Amino acid sequence: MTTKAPTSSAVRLAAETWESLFRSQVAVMRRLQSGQAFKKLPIKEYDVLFTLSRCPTGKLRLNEINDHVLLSQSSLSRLVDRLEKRGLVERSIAPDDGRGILLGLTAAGQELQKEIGREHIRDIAELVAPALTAEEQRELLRLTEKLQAFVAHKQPRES
Amino acid sequence: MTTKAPTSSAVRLAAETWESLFRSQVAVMRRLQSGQAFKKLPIKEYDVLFTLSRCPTGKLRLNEINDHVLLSQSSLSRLVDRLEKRGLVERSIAPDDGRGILLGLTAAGQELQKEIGREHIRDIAELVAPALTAEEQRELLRLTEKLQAFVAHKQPRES
DNA sequence: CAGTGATACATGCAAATGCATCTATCTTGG
DNA sequence: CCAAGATAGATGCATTTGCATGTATCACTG
Repeated sequence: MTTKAPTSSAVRLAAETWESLFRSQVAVMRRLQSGQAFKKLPIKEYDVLFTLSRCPTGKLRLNEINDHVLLSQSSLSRLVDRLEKRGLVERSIAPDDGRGILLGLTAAGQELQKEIGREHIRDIAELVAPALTAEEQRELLRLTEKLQAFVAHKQPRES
Repeated sequence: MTTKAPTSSAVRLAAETWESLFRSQVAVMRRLQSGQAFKKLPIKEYDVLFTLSRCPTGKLRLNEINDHVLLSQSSLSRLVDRLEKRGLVERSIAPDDGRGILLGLTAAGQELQKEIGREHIRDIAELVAPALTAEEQRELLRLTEKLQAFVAHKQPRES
């Protein structure tokens, strides 16, 4: 056994922290997704284009994308169908795994991502930058990265 | 004019901060909603019960609940339909405004909220407490509260 | 290297969601 | 007090989502 029994106050602190993180995300997301930029493309679909644009190789496996997004596997599959039908992404078979699908942006997809991205980043800055000092933002960035790293590496549950 | 032109690095910092906050929320939420507790009730529906349980008066207006949740007004209306059909909440007309609906938990709703809540808070603690020190959690709590407060009070956009 | 189970993605179908719109109530200006 | 506009919530309908399952490929075992 390596786990310690958590005290009641530790449990409460964790719960309050998560609650606040969650509500702040809801509040910010609500504003962002009502932005003018997302009349052209829903924010979830944009997020896939964005994720692809960040990737050095330009292509990602569907299951990798799925880790970044709060969608079921089947929903992502169909979301990609829509993007493909609009000519924004292309599917190709993963060279090292015949079951896998690599997704890449088309030229039109890159174009639209950049276009929406410019508006989106402006909205983000307008919302976040005046709310916290630069120092506070750096700390928030650090803490959320640390949290994310822990959650990503933790076993899904052994009970 | 009271707004300053943001520097490019300030914009980038804000964007990275938001990105990290968002992804960490996705990672944690993904784990939480796969928890055993949410076989009984989807997490979004639980969230409404939880929100009602936290309220001192025990009743909230639908539009107040809507601010806490990332759902359209119509989706919340139907989510409440489902909760009502299961006998977990009760609608009543707001005494001070004939258009408004007050929502309150039934006994069964309180019961189920507590039951799920017990499991849920354990999952949260298991995920968040070991990821960050108590000090870090307090700081994350403070920063997300500050962000949320700013976003809530900011005008929806004047451009 | 055949057989068994796991993994990656797609698809049928029922349920949930959002947009547009509707009704009812409230608020305000004359 | 009435008319015009605003606001709260409900509802029709098309789209999106998730669950269960299907198909194809991979990994492992003997």
